[in-house]
Amino acid sequence: METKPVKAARTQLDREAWIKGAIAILAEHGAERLRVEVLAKRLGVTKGSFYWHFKDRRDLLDAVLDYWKQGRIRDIRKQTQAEPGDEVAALLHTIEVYASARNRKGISIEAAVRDWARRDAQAIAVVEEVDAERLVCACRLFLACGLTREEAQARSVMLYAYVFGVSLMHCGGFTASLTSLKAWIAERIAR
Amino acid sequence: METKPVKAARTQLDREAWIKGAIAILAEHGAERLRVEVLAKRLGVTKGSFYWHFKDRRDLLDAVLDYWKQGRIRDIRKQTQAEPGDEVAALLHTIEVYASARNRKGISIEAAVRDWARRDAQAIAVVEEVDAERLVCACRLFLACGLTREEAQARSVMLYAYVFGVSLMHCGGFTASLTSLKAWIAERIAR
DNA sequence: TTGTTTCCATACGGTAGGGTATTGAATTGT
DNA sequence: ACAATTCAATACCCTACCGTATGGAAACAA
Repeated sequence: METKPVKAARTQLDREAWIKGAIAILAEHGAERLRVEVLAKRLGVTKGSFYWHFKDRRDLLDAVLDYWKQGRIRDIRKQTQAEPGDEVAALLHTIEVYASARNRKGISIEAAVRDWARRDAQAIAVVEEVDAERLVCACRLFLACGLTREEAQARSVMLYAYVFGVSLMHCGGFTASLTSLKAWIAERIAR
Repeated sequence: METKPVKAARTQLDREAWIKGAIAILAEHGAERLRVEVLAKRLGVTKGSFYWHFKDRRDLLDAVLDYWKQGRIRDIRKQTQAEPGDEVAALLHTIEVYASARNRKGISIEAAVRDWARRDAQAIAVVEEVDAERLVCACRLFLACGLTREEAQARSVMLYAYVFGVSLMHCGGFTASLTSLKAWIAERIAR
C-alpha cells in the first residue's frame, strides 16, 4: 500500500525523475517527511545515487519548489485565457478544478507546499509568486466582466482563499448537500 | 531566538504545562516536529519527566488534540451567541477574529492542526468535530437573519473556507489595498 | 522519624536519517 | 580496444529521537 519500489524497466534516473518522486512523497507525507533515503528506496536505488544528482537535501527541495512553480504558472495561464464572453465560465472552471475529486493529487501538493511555506523562506517566495500570478489572471477575467478594479481584486482574493480553504475543511455534517452548496458558493463568487 | 528554556521560578510541571508547551511547538514547527526531547528542553527538564506524565509521544499528541478541541468549541459558542439583531455583527466579528494580527498564535495552531489532519486519523476526527460545531453555530446566525436553510449552510461553509484559506495565502501584490479588500469580502459573505 | 509518593536526572539501547568516501559497473567517445 | 564519463552500491560516521530502567531528591504521610 506504500513505498512500492518502482523496479520497472529502469533506465537511468535523471534529475527530473528524482523530482517527480519527491513530489509524490511531498503530496503523501509533506515536506518534513521528504527524506532522501526514503525517496531513494521508492525509486529502487540507494542514496549513493542521490548525491550524484543533488548537492544535498536542500538542493532537492529547491528543485521541487521550482518545478512546482513552473507547472503552476503554466496551468494558470492556460486556464485563464478565455474568449470574450466566456470569462465567467473560465472562473467557474477554475473553482471547479480545485474542488474536483480527479485532482486530488494536485490539491495534496498544493496543501503540502502551502504548509511548507509557513516555515521555509524559499517556499514562501515560490508561493508568493504563484499566488501573484493567480490573482493577476483572475483579476483580468473579472475586469473583463466589467467589474471595478477594486471589486475584481476582492473577488480574486475571495476566490482563491475559498478554494484553498474548502480543500482543508471537514464538513461532515453537510456532506449530503455539499455538492449543491459548493455550486451555490461558486456562483456567488464568480458571478 | 528559539528554544529558550523557560527556567523561570519553576514549580512542578503538571500535564497541562506539558500540553501548553507542546501547543507552542505545534504552532511554531508543526506536529511533525513536536518531539518529546525538544519539548522537555524547552520546559527546562529532561524527558525522564515526560514519561512520568505521559505514556508515550502519542499520548501527548492525543492530549493536545483534545485540549485544542475543548478550547475551540468553548470559543465558538461564546463568539456566536448574539442578541436578536446582532447576528450580522457576530458573523463579521467571527471573520475578523481569524484575520486579526493579534490572533497570530491561534491561527498558527489552527493551520498546524489542519495540516496534521491530512495524515493523522485522530486529528481528522477532532477537526471534524470542531468544524461541525463551527458550521452549526454560523448556520444558526444566518438562519436568524432570515436566510433559507440552504443558503445559510452555503454561507457558513463559504465563511470558514474563506477565513482558513486567506490565512495561508500570500497576496503580496495586493498588499496595499488588502485591508479594504478583506472588508469588502467580509460584507459579501456575511450580509 | 521513616516510609511513601511525586517528579525529575542519568544512562542506555535502538532506529532513522544526512552526508562522505570509495568502489564498481555500464555507457559513451575516440 | 580502451579511456573517460555516468550512475549506482557499500560502508562509514554522526546526530536526532523514542522509549526504558534505575536512582535520587523533595514533599507528604504515618
